[in-house]
Amino acid sequence: MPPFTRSLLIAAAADLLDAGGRESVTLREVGHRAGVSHNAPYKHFANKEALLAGVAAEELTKLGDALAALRKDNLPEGEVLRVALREYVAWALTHPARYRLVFGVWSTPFEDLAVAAESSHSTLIAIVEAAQRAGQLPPGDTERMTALLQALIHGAIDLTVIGHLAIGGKGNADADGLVDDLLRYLHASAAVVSSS
Amino acid sequence: MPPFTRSLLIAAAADLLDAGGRESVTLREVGHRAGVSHNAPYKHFANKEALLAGVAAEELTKLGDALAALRKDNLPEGEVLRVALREYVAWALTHPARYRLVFGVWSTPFEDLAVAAESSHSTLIAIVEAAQRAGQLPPGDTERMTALLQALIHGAIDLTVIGHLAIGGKGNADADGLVDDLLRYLHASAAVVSSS
DNA sequence: GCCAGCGGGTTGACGACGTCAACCTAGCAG
DNA sequence: CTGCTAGGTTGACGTCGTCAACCCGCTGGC
Repeated sequence: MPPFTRSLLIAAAADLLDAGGRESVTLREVGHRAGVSHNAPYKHFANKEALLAGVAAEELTKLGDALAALRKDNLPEGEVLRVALREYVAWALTHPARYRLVFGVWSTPFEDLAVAAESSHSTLIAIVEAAQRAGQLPPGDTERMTALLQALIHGAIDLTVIGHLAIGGKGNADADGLVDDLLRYLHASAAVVSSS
Repeated sequence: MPPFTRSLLIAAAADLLDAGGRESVTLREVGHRAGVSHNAPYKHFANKEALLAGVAAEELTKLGDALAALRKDNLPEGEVLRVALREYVAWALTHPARYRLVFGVWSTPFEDLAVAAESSHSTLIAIVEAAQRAGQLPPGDTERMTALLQALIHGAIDLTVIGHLAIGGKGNADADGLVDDLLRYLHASAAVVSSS
């Protein structure tokens, strides 16, 4: 497809986001970078927040697709989860501002964003279920287990981005290390805890 | 102390934060609510972000004090951790906007905020260490264990605030439930995993 | 072949906001 | 008494999101 203005606007917004965080995304500069006037964005998005939601939806879709692709990579079943979580972490730490946008607060629901979230979420659930079957995780309510993992991952990433977790610090906890810790504990308890 | 303007400004900012999130805190309205002019805040804070950092520091200090007070409450040693985590969660869900401010991104370091963070963090470490001694948690690197718990808690709270975790939903995962799940898994593996 | 409608673009305006500069004044130090 | 300073004021400026009005080129029905 030719460079539709809409995609140019989203790309420009993502660039500004990477360069200076959410605060430095201005509709006028987005328009300018896309080669249009300061009001052109309103022909494609209802307002600034809707543009940002568009960026978030695109990012989330890319992430979901990457996770889904992993499942076809014929890895050993027990390893898919670990690789997926590491991929997730790596993506987030590469584009912290985009990550924080995706997991930001929206004043109204945005349909495309909800769709992308639902899709990537169900992919994650499938991966967790496979890990449970492979004995990497304790059995039991898969949704609940997924939520546990998501919370841990999100927390580790967010704290790292904020600077409360020193990533790559020598003896310090970094996001990847925490993922490993959690998986180790859960793997150990897989043998002990009944589905309760 | 009499109502120093500085505290009035912080209180007004916190109110606006609760009412409409970070976006709806404006220096002009903060000044107005504190009964001063739209430029008076600049006599107490370098800029808007510094005012917000002041709010965050105060909130974090209150949280740290509450956690520290818990330790004197002669609870059974193994229970302090669970109660502390629940208190933490309850505080966050009562004032989501303040919570998101505290764990937000700052463009420059703010000394009072760093001090408050350091203090509450060391309180948490002490609580975790006690839980390890009481056998509620696996032994091993206490700082790492603290980071694991913090990440889980932060993630659970944040996802709840965003709306990705249905709090109080019937069969659904809520923040308190996730805390219990994690503690159960860790407790189980306390007997199995060596300090590795 | 014409014309209405419309998707997508423009310019210009407006009010709110963060911030800066200049000024004012009460209280204290010497 | 004098002068400094902490804390407050007013007024201005540039930037931002948003709205309104206008405009142009395409397309589909007649």
